[in-house]
Amino acid sequence: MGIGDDDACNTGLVLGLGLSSPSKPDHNQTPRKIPLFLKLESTSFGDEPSLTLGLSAGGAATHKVDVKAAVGGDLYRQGSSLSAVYSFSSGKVKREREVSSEVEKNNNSSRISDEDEEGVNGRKKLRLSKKQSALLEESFKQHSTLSPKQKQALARQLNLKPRQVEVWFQNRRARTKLKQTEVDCELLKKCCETLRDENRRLQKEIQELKALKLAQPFYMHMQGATLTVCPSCETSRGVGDANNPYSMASKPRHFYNNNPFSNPSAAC
DNA sequence: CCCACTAGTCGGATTACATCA
DNA sequence: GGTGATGTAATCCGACTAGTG
Repeated sequence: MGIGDDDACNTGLVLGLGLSSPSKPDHNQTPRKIPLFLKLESTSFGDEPSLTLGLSAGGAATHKVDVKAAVGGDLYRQGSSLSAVYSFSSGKVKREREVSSEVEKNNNSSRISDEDEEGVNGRKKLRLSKKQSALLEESFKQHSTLSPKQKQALARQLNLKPRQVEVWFQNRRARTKLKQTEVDCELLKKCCETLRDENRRLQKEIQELKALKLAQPFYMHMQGATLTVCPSCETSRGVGDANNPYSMASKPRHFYNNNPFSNPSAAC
């Protein structure tokens, strides 16, 4: 049958997200694009859609995000909560660490003061000063990746180790990407909403057309009858939902037969 | 030119610490 | 003061690239 089928509602939509960094580093690093895909699934008409977020290559993992639930949604935590999926790698990683009973916190002044402290006992949480953070942010705005020279210079300027600068930039990039993903997710949810509305509207239109067909079997089956689009509908076509790229038609078009009994204006 | 090796860097996942409500 | 949530520095790991012999 075609238009009435449930298949019409079964919208599998796959949107690719080019998550490559907008400001590509200017140094020799070759851009590496992580093939991320977001799959928009709506199993049946009226169902809550779901977004599937995953890696298209390698197939390592896919995260299914319940659109309804995840909106206020904390994808970051969501990822964390899925840690079980990845935990195969973390088990072996876990190292026994001697928790030093060493007491005094070094109140930020520690910075990198003592080079040898690191690596001996458990890691110490460094807290960057506001000034340091601001400078790093400023630098990040200029380029999201650093060349070795820039890294060295920045580290000197901030009185940090180059490795710390490097780590900061890595984490910063990760956060940026995460935020972008969240924004994209929001966008897709809106898109999904629009499509669902459109789907509802089209379903309704189908029902109306079916009803119309039942009501007027004679005209529809007249021998030699040709279908013509009502002029008023024809002119309105494409006018409506200009800003909705998913809209198939702005309003239902009416057809009438070329016979003296049907009046286009009456049909509309 | 091709191959193997190494060093450097990255992203992703995760851990662990600090801070705040 | 204890606790859970959150932010973030640090770590681990695998992948990739460039350089070198």
